[in-house]
Amino acid sequence: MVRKAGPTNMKMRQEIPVQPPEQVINDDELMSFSVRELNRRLRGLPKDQVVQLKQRRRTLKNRGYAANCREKRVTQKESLEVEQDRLKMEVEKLAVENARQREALDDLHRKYKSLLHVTAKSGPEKIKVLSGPLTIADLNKDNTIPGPSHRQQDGPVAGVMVKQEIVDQRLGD
Amino acid sequence: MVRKAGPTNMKMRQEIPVQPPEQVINDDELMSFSVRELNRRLRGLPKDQVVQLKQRRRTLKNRGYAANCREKRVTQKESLEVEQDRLKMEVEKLAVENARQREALDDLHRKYKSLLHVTAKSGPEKIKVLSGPLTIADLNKDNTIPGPSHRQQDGPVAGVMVKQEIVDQRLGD
DNA sequence: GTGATTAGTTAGCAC
DNA sequence: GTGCTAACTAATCAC
Repeated sequence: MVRKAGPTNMKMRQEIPVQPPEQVINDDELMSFSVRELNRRLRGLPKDQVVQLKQRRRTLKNRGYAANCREKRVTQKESLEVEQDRLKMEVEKLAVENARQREALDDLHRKYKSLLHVTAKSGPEKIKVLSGPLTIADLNKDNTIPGPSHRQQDGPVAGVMVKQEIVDQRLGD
Repeated sequence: MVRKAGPTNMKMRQEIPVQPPEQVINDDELMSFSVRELNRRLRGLPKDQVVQLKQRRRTLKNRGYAANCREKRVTQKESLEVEQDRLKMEVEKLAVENARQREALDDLHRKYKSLLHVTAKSGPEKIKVLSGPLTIADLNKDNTIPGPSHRQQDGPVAGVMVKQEIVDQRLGD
């Protein structure tokens, strides 16, 4: 996986040629052969050399595991960061949308109230004709829209502020 | 920092006592003294032993740096995860708030439309008296609220859906 | 035996 | 010299 060829000029441990070139088996083979295959090749060699080769096999494999482990670590970190960015954009988008809705709501609320004034003067008894059972009294005692507080409860969100002065503004009556 | 005392029974390299107990200077001192202080203690020792001690000092310090580096890595990862959770909650909160506002807007819009019907029948010429210059024609050609599309453009958000059928529902006219 | 992970070591860069 | 980090080695754990 690592240790391939070419002057990598990366910071990397110096490869010390532990084994002379005419070794019975090279590192790639030593690392990749199955145990059965390996034993076949090693048959007849002095015991201590076999032990030494097995240990080298283990070391070579460990080298790969370690590289794998590092790779995994950075990959996971990158995933976290990507997700992070996605979430930040999501929050920003929703906050903007929220502010827009808030404004639209205030706007409509104001218009509704105006209209209600006109209606009240020309004939308030007709209000009950249709679905919304709202009266001037309802609007005056409740200047906000049903639902939870629209104000920030734990500070401004993602740099977007809601224009709240509009809501509190009274019509001239 | 590590290597203190007691059977840690953690997986950890075996501590090989490189230096006999009656060393000229112990590891803690070797590592923590300033260069000047260290040189004072080392005065008069054979050159190669000084070199060797300096190298050991470097190694000991590197051990600390490595631990530091790992610590930093996990800390940063944890920070990322905490921030992740915070953002997820934020998104959820905003999405819920969005849905609520959407509903409130639809609701008010419906009521406004109803009221407008009543007003139109009893005396539409009075509508111009107050700020909102809306007419029945305005409402009929424009069934939505000013602002961007309220529908999800890239899929549902954080498991919260907006009831949209209410918006498209027509009053009986 | 294999694979993963942790702590320690070494090389190499940057200051 | 100091501090940091990538790659490596060895120990240790779980399977």
